[in-house]
Amino acid sequence: MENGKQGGNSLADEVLTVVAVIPRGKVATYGQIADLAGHPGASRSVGRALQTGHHRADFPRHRVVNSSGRTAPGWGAQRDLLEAEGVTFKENGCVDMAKHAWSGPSGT
DNA sequence: AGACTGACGATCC
DNA sequence: GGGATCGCCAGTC
Repeated sequence: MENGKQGGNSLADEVLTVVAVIPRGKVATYGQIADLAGHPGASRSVGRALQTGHHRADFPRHRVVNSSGRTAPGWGAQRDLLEAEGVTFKENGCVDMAKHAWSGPSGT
């Protein structure tokens, strides 16, 4: 059951899969990814999974922001990457979640 | 095996 | 609405 999409993957591995399905020009929160990954509440581990688990260079990890729409600290390039995809930022430096909040894999 | 840390979230002021 | 504090989960040392 459970088809062959997964197979005993750890949180980090599923997180990568979830983030990979985020459409361009959209952004998702760590909590949302954690939930989709099957680990609700593990938002903290999600961030670490992306930080330490940077496997692919084409991986859209810059589409992952916190609940405030804030980009990752110490990562100034994230904002530039999102703007390049059409994502707009506010003066306070937060992503316009009101327009770019990802609805999930079912809300494409 | 155990303890600390951390790219967060929610709640309180 | 913004800022600060506590709590939760899993990974890394």
